[in-house]
Amino acid sequence: MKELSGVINAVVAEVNGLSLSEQKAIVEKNWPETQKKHEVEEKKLSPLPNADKYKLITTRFSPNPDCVLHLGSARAIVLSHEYARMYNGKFILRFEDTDPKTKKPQLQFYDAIRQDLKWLGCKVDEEYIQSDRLEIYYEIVGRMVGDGNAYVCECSPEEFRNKTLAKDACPCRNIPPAEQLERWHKMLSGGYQEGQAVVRVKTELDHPNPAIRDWPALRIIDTKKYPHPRVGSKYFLWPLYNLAAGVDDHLMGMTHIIRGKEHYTNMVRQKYMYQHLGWEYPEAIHYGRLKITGAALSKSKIVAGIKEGAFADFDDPRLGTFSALKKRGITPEAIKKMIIEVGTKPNDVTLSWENLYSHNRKVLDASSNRYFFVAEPAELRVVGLPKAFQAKLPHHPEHSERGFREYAVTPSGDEKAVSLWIAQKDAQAMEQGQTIRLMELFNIQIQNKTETGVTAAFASESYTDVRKIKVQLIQWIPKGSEYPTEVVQQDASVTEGYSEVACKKLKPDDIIQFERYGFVRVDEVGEKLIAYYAQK
RNA sequence: GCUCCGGUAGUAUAGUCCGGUCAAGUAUGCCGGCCUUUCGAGUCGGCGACCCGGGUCCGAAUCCCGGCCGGAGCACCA
Repeated sequence: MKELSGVINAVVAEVNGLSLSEQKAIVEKNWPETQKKHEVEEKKLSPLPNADKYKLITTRFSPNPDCVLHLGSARAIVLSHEYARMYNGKFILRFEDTDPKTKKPQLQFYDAIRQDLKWLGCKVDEEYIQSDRLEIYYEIVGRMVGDGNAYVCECSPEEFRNKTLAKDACPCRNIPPAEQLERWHKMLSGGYQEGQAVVRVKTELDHPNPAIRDWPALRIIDTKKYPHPRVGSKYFLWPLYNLAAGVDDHLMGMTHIIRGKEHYTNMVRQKYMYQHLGWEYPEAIHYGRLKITGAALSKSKIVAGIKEGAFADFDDPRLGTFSALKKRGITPEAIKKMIIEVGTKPNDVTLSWENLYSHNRKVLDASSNRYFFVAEPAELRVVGLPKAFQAKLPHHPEHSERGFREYAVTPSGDEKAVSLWIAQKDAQAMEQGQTIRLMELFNIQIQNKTETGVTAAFASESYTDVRKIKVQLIQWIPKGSEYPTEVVQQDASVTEGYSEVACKKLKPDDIIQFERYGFVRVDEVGEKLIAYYAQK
């Protein structure tokens, strides 16, 4: 056994001694058949139930425009959109803005939601707004009332509740359709005030779940008092969720409904309506809630926090809104991959940021150019430079074709000295006598450390000299060519520092990596560079 | 309380329908080696899980029963 492990270790050491490309070349030459397997298999969505039953797979995302979108909605959006694409189907955006009173929509959010979807890369094939479709719901209700499948109920909520809890019909239920139609016309013409009547869809009265029994489909809202942001006071009869969503899902040809499990009983309710109307209910998938550790994801908390001033705006980095994630440099690709990985299970999931970051890092590591940034700058004075140096810093360690930036480091004075900025954190970690390498420049030996900075002596130029002894490599910025920079952290605090002058050429929305610091998204390039911290 | 769901490593997921190939796969995380002018990436190795108790069976993560834990719904909200 010992002999064997000795041999194994020797072989492993030998292979590890080769560069990656050498290793690849050997494998390709000797065992070409193994290469295919190395392609990382992307996690895919499981097939949709009964997909072959439908000729055009149609899904939808149907938000209430009463807030911006956030990570909590990501499951509905990404899954619905991805499935539509996977089957060459259709993805519909439907605004469910039928509550002008308690979940009042706001005009600004219709467009904010469209923007969020666009950013996510979820292309909408068709868009509908329910507040434009009220007449359609009235027509369906009229049909159901006439058929005796729905009725106008004048009972108070309490009265009705007592009856159904006992599995009894309320007094309105058995009134013949002709008379019900009269009530319905009275309702349509404004003969009832808010709260005086409601339309109910008939179900089995003895359904085991009392919440299903004769559910309400349409109610009256005093829109003089509570005008709708889009249609004002034009309508006073507003459909409830199950009427509006149920009717639209059929009329819009929905084949697969993907929504949170809080809607499970709504499916049961709507199936009664579908039966009354002779429609076939689509396939429904109910997934669980998605949380992310530490982020405020509930609409009410987001809205309240902004109102109270706890958060600056909807894109405050502490929030889980898409606009905040965007501002922080989280890519839509990372979000999509994460959601696809999580899939459609009905379990609640609590994602950790690490999970999102790892997906994001894969995207960012390849795309982001590298720059130097020193947080909370300290001065480093190096004496005894034998000559002037020209540092050539690659924009990306694996992509030399992206070019370089160059900085001159020229000694001056009797001491042949030069002053540089380094990060406070690095300065503090230094000890007298220690050798440090300034990346792509030269090696120094620390002489003296004070409150205000560090003095060091030029040691040598060659990197290979110090590589073996694994000295600390740090980033630096020539004094006099610094670019004042603020990095907004994830908790909205601000870190001051200097980035290199090359950063002046960056543009807003560029995502870069500050070496040994982390990925940041460029927000403003002006007198100062303002960047948002994304992740390590 | 009532009506539904669900419980696989720190997190997420595969496997559960149709019991054996699962002493449980993958990703991420953590630890270590190698590589690398970033504390990044890459690469190699390691750590770590079937909620509990019964039953059926030659055999259970998978089927049955009971318990425990978690979630959702019980609005004239969506």
